[in-house]
Amino acid sequence: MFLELRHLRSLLAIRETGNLARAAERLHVTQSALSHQIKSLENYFEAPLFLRNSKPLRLTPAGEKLIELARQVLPLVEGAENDLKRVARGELGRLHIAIECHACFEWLAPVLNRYRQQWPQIEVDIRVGVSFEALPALRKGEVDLVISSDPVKSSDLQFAELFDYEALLVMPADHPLTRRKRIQPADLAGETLITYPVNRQRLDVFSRFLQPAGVEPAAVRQSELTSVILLLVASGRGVAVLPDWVLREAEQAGTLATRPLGPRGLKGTLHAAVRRAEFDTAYLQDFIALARGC
Amino acid sequence: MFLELRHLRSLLAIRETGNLARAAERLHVTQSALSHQIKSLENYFEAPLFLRNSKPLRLTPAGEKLIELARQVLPLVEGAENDLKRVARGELGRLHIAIECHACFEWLAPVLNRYRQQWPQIEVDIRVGVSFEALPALRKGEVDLVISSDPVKSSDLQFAELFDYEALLVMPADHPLTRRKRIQPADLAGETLITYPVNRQRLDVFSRFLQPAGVEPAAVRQSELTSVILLLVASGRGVAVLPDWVLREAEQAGTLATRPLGPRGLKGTLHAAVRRAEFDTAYLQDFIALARGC
DNA sequence: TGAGAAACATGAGATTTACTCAACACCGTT
DNA sequence: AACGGTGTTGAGTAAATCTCATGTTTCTCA
Repeated sequence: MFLELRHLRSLLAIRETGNLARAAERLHVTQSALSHQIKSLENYFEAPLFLRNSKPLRLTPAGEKLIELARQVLPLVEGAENDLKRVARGELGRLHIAIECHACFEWLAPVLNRYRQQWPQIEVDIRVGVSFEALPALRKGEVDLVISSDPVKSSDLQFAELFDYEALLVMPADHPLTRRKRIQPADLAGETLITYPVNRQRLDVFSRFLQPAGVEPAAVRQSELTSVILLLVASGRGVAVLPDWVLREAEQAGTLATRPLGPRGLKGTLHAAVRRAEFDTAYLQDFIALARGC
Repeated sequence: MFLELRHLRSLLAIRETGNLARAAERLHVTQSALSHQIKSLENYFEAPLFLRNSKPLRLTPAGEKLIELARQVLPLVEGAENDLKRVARGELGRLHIAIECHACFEWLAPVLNRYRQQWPQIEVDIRVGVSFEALPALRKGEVDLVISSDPVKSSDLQFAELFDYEALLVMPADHPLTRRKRIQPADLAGETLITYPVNRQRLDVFSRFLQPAGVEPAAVRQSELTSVILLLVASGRGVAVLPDWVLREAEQAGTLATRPLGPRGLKGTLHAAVRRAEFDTAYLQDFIALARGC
């Protein structure tokens, strides 16, 4: 392993100009440098690469082999270099997003549709975080952006606020609790609560509302899909607690009613986490801007 | 254009071992060297290639692009290097033969058939020299070996003797001239002479036999193919002068007779000319040996 | 055929590049 | 808090690759 791209570039220039002097000029080196270079190659391979007694300079079979290699390899290298420059300028990249909350998918999907139009060269993907820890995955480079509602201090990660949300109780429009302006934990003691199928710790309604008050709902039912949860609620099978962005359209239809939870509402702020080194990248910033504008 | 194969080899080693220290060991350099190398790459491309806070070391999209390049390029390079080593050892090569005399084809064809079995990796080809000068073509690398009957001194070409031959008059077995033991120029004055369609200067029968004696045959007829010439002679359309190797089999059939020309016979020696630098190559020497043994 | 031009080769010295060494910083363990 | 493992950094050194000056070869044209 001695051959370097420099050699291939020289060889190709010599081949194309048909003489050392012109090739040297093109490569911005002296003719002597090229001569030495070729000699060292011939030395290494123990075979002449050019027929010296011929004008224009002609290749031996060994030389032809190297030219062939150069013709295959150099365009690939140039292509890759261009790609890399574009990566550096943020025109090319990967945006694998991890979401930990199922409901986020509801606002993320339309945002990504618009995003894809603006950044067709960015490879976009979503991973719903059930089986893996989002922040470690971000550190390891498995994903490039994490949607999270609790930012943490970290030297290598950076969080950006997206928007505030409020978790609301959703129930049929004719449900008895619609008479209350605000819901108290005890109000849910007699209800069937429909949730996403994840650990209770990760559901605000338990960790921040029911558990502090020591209240347990009459029953808990689970469903993966937001639309199914809404359907179950609408048909009177139970109540659910969902973020407001999910409910805006559903409420307008008139079949469902929503109420805030607790005296000040169950509020939070969504954040996007990215690796600090990449924070300023154009295509990441643009995703964040789009997510905020929603 | 800054990237070198060295970088790709390093990157691949790092990727495969998952850490700088082990990669350095594999490449027989210090870990520090690798660190510097990567840093200079990241500097050049203005983009990080690795995520530092991860074990095993993980690539950024930019790094992935380079690894992809390495995976494409390095095998090609290695393949070419192997080929070149084989070219140097003479296991791989090209043998384009130029022949100036049509009749040479008769002995060359069977020689090449055997040769191809011994050297399947050598690309063999024959060019009958009508429209080009054989020795300049050899110097320029258009052909690799020239069959010639008159060796010349040259600093860059080397001639090797193959075998002696004698040009003989060939005629029908019942031709009046068969009564002569040897043929004199004047004997051909009344005959139709059948030759290959080339300049008279290049036909021994003219340049070395008839012209010195100032004799012109009654008629001259031309044919490309040795077998056609023999057919014409056998059917009494004329006589021909051909090298002995062509006539050995034909004579045995009994329909043709041959006689030497002039007091000492029209003799010569065939030579193989190659570029001096390649003279010692195994596959060329073996061709010469095969040609002699014929 | 021989003088001159053009083109490649060569050797020595300079420059640049890449490497090693040694000290340091960081992280995760124990 | 100390330690092992790992990557980073800066300075100094070694090696490679260049340039410059000159030599050699080849080709051209009178």
